Formats: sequence, C-alpha cells, structure tokens
Amino acid sequence: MFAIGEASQLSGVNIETIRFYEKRGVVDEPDRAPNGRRMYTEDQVARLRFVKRCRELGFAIEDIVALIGAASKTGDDCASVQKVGKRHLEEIRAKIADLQELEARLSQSLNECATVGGDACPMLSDLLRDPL
Amino acid sequence: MFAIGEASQLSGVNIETIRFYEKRGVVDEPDRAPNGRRMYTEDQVARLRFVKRCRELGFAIEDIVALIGAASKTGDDCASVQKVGKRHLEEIRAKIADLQELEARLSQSLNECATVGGDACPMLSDLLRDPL
DNA sequence: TATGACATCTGTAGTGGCTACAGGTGCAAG
DNA sequence: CTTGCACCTGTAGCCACTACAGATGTCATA
Repeated sequence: MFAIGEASQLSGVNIETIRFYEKRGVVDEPDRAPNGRRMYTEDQVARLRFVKRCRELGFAIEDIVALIGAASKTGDDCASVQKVGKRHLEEIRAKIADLQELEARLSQSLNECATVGGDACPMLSDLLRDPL
Repeated sequence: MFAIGEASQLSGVNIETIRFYEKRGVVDEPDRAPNGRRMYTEDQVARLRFVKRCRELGFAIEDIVALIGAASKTGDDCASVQKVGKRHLEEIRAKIADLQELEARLSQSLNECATVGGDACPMLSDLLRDPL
C-alpha cells in the first residue's frame, strides 16, 4: 500500500491531480489509513498510470472514463475502444490541419514584415485592412 | 454609430464576447446612448474585427493587447509586432509537432487494434502495459 | 519533551476564452 | 395592454488542472 505521495511518484500524476481525479470519478476512492490518509494498492497506482498515458495522448477525461469502462468488461470491449480512439484521432488530425493553416498565414505575414521596411508594419496591415 | 447587435454582426464577434473584451480591456468602453446602451463608432467596430482576426490566428488576448499597443504608436512599432508574432509562430509549430507525435502513436495503436483480433484489445494493452 | 520540518487533509479560487443563463429595463407594433 | 425583441448587469459553468489557506498528523532530532 502506498501513500498519496508515493502513488504520485510511481504514477507520475501530481498529488493534487490524483485528488482531482478521485473527485471526478476517474479513479476509485482508495481505502483510508486509520489516520484518514489515502492508501493506494498497486492496481490503483497502475490505473493512475493508465490515466496519465491516456492524457498524454490527449484523451479527454470523459473518454478515459469510457476507456476504463471498456477495459473492465470481460475480454475488453475492443470495439468501443476503437470508436473512442478513432474519434480522437480525427480530432487530432483536424487540429493539425487547423494549426498548419495558421502557421502558413502567420509565417507569410511575418516574412513580409521582415522583407519590407517602412512606416506601416505589414503584419499589422494584414491584420487590420481597415483603420484601427 | 452602431448598437452592440450591429457591431456584433459587422465584426463577427459575439455580443457576449464584445462585453467580455470590454471587461478585459481589450477594447475601449464605448459611449452610451441616453438609455444606457453601448454605441460603437466605425473605428471601434474595426478594432473588434482586428481582435477577431488575431484570435483566428490563435493569438492570446494578452498578445492582442500588446499588438494594439504597438499599432497605436506613431508609425507602428513593427519590431514589437514581429517579436510577438515570432513567438506565437514558434508556439504554433511546437503544437503541430506535439500533435503529429500523438497522431503517430495513436494511429499505430489503432492499426494494431484493427489488424489483430482477440481477447485483449491491443490498444488497451498499449496503454496499460500493467494490469488494471 | 519540545521543536521543527514534512506529508497529508479539506475546501476554495484562479487560469483562458469564452458561453449561458437569470432577472431586469426600454421601446415599438398589434 | 401585451407580446416580443434588443439590450442591461452580474454570476456561474466549461476543461483539466494548479495554487493556495489553514488544519492535523507524523517523524527525527536537540
């Protein structure tokens, strides 16, 4: 059994975040020691690690709860997992596309700004197009 | 002079968001009609459009305030604008790189999930590596 | 035994950039 | 007169945390 500080170190999840996950129902409430402190089993620490990896992959908490639900079914509900994963992958791809467009627009403005030199900043002109 | 609804339509900025920008000092407080309603000049509407374009490019509100400050100087403070723009561009590029790595990891997991079929979901196994 | 340094506890507030209400005023048309 | 709309203020909610404040417990050392 591990105290919350140990669980935090072992899982890489911040102490405050562990308590936050508990409040949100992402992880179960652990048993308490007689002095009221949280005591974690190895399995509970493993779940914290799982949540951490999912967050690193950008999954929303809601999705993670669903993934845990799918994993808890006997034999894993692979279809559900795939559904959540695919949707998330599409979101990531859409975000990448958005950001790449931003990148193109912004770097063009900045390029003009670097090559032209004068009174009115070309990047601002791009953004303004009308008087401020 | 435009009422807030007109200003919203002309600028593309939501009414609630206009009031929010005012509270945050992104745009100046407009004059009020005798009945207390906000009345916007063309310039104020143009500034709302400016803020909108900056937000579309992903600039933080704090950055936008700085950009407006630079634009208000006589002759535009092009150096400041470039500095803010370059920093933001770097952030965007960093985000793209992050997301591309996520994309790679996630799509690999999903691929395995699609090709393999069995009791334990390979995507979950990827995420778990330890017992839940 | 007293002291001080930690670890943990609960609960609340702040972050960013809005959005969504609740509850009120003002004004014109039917 | 009432319906309906635009507007007003102020507050709470979203997401996933993070950062306190203030209390209590635990442990090692002087």
